[in-house]
Amino acid sequence: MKNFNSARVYKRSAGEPNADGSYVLYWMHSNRRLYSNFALEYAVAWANKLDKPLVILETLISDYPWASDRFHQFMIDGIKEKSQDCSRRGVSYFSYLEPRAGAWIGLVERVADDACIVISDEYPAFIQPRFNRDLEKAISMPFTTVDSCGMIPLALTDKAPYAAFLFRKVVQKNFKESWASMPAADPLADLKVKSASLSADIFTRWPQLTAAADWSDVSPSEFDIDHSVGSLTYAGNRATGLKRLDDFIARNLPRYGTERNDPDSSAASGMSPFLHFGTISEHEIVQKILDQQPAGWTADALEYAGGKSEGYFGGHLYVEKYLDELITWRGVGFHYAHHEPDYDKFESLPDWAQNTLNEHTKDPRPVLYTLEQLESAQTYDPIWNAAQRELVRDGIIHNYLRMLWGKKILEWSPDPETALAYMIELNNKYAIDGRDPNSYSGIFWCLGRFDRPWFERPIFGTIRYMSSDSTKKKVKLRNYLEKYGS
DNA sequence: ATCGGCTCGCGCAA
DNA sequence: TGCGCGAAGCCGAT
Repeated sequence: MKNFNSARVYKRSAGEPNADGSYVLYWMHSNRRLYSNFALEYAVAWANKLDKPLVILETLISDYPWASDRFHQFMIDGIKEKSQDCSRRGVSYFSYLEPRAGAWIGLVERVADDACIVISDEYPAFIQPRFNRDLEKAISMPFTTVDSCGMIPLALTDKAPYAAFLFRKVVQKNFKESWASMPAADPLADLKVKSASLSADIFTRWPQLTAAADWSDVSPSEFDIDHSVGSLTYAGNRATGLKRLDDFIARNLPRYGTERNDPDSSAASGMSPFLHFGTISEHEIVQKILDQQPAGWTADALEYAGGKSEGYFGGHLYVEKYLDELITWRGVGFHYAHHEPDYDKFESLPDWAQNTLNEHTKDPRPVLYTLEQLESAQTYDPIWNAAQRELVRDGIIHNYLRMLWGKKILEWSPDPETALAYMIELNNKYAIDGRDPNSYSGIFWCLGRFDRPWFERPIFGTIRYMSSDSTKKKVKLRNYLEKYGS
């Protein structure tokens, strides 16, 4: 991995790999995929260089915040698929589904003890930064995390972007090189030594540790997690995600430029759940989307467009619109969280937004709802209730309505910090793509992040206002309301 | 249907 | 130091 992608590598401890180790360890905790994964590719390269086998260890703990059947099932689906894939290919993949809180403590450190070098996922949000910091402190051998989050390596910005249009300039200045430096589609194809075993004492101490060939089905009901948030109707694996991507491209991508904001049009890609768990990489999606450009299109012709959101990618407008969402808007959230540890705190909002919200905290609020009323979709507003029901039932809110959803919570809460707490709680509890840098972008945009001031009004101050009446006039909602109405 | 005003601050040109 | 400009808006005037 050289030049452009060297910015993806975070050497967390100095020193040479331990030549006496039995294997190279890749601990998979964020980008849960075996394909188009820079961290796995880096681990394979080390294994080959040291002439050692590779051990892949994927963990699913039982007490992460908002743990529920919904998220557990999605990750279990992926682990099952990877077990079968690795079993077929003879790759040494081990999964550990923690049976109860705390049972996993010491596992990764113990597996790392027998390794030459340890590699894991660089990821800027939720519990993963702590995972990496804790392991870094606990082990003495070389530990490296690799950023496979998106097209633009996190290290290519030097601070949290203030606005998307500023990050878009970074995208346009770096896309060509990123496009020329794509990850290997199938890094395991290059692995020389596949078969590795773990010391027997590890299986004795952590009996749930499972080699790929020994996989047997597991139900979320076996874990001490929230069973009130139900599993989704589709599987959280690559087969499902890739099928969904192909269907999106074949049926909806051409309408994406014009109809993406209409809930009735279902022109959205539906990729965010698979992006969130790393099941499918941003790179793979970019590749398939650019395959749709007109014959003769080439990245060689791309030129910096001053950060303008149209006119950079050329070809189809709908390709450009979709890639702006995927690369610029997804990326700005990742880069923001990477540079701003308080990405989930009210105090991270720009000064103008905090000031204007604070100036209006004493404004009369004609309608107030409790978290319980919001959660059970008991407001006077049928559009908002429908969005909330979509969130609870299907684990997602349509990309336009989720903004209205957040704006109304601000309007109906006693103060902006409570509104923020309600949004985070509801989104992270129910959204399959929640607890993600990009999901925090959506929530905080409702409070001014990446946005600019607008006409001043009660409660909102100069935060951009949105209303259900305008939404009704602007987008097509009839079928959506029918589907998610009470 | 379209348009201007509302309002702020970053980054860059000068 | 000045200036252009920006995710999805709103409202009222024309």
